[in-house]
Amino acid sequence: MSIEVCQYRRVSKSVVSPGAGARVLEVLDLADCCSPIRRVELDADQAATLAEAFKALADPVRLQLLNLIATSETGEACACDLVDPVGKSQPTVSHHLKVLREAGLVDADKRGTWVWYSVVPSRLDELRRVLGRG
Amino acid sequence: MSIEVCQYRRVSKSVVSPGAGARVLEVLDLADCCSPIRRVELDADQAATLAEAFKALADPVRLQLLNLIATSETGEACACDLVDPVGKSQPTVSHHLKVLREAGLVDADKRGTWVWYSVVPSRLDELRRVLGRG
DNA sequence: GCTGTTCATCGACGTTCGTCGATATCCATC
DNA sequence: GATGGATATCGACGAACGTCGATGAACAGC
Repeated sequence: MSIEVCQYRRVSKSVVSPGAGARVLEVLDLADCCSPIRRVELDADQAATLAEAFKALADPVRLQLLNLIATSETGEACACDLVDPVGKSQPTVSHHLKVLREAGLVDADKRGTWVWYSVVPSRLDELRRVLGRG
Repeated sequence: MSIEVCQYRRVSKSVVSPGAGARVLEVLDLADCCSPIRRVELDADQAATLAEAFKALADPVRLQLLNLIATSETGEACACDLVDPVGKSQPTVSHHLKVLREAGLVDADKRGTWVWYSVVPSRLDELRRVLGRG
């Protein structure tokens, strides 16, 4: 009996480079869901979707990337400035940034040659709410 | 320059069955740490420890277990009542409960033949704080 | 002490994941 | 349109993870 349970579904789109050659990524949609896990029943499907979201946070490199982007002066960071600080190869960093994008935790904006990443505060807030007491 | 960064270290102990045959588990200690990831710099070691914590949440079965325990009438649940709802074998459930214990997310209390699990609210609150704006 | 029950551990298997070198794609500039 | 730089994708490899059957350890009741 959980009146507030709703569907955790994949519907949102994350569009990188709105101009020509736009890439579209499916991201997890937790909007108007995110019932606090401590208060509302959770079925297997919802648990699977939520687990995917937390999986994006379950890697030290991704946490560092998220931190670097969030704590940057302007609120966004060029991908080119993210490779050295985490001490991984460029393909590895690119891979992790993609995971973060698919999880809806960051947005990517391509400007000319460079890609600028910014965090999506609402997504982090949603995950916080899931961990809350409701 | 982050004055509030502190050590994420392994020191806390989780004691199951305080009586004879007590088992001791090392758990991640995030106490007086947990600087908000969006505000304070994060080094590689801290990121690794935090990632371990989120890894515990990054599995659907563990999320269901956490949910079942947290939403139970009394705030605790017998392990024997957790196997059927998640649809996994008893060894698998036992494994996941151990992961949750090592992450400090649940406590285990052995009473006679049965083991009763309860959530550790403060641990979930700490993780919420890490995701917060500070 | 034997039996049945509950829970944890072990060993093995298949899958997923993080990583990197090589390569492809996109773009600005000359 | 050729060149060089920035980023994404591909393919492969090893490590970590989820799962389960079999087994072990702890305990209650007869």
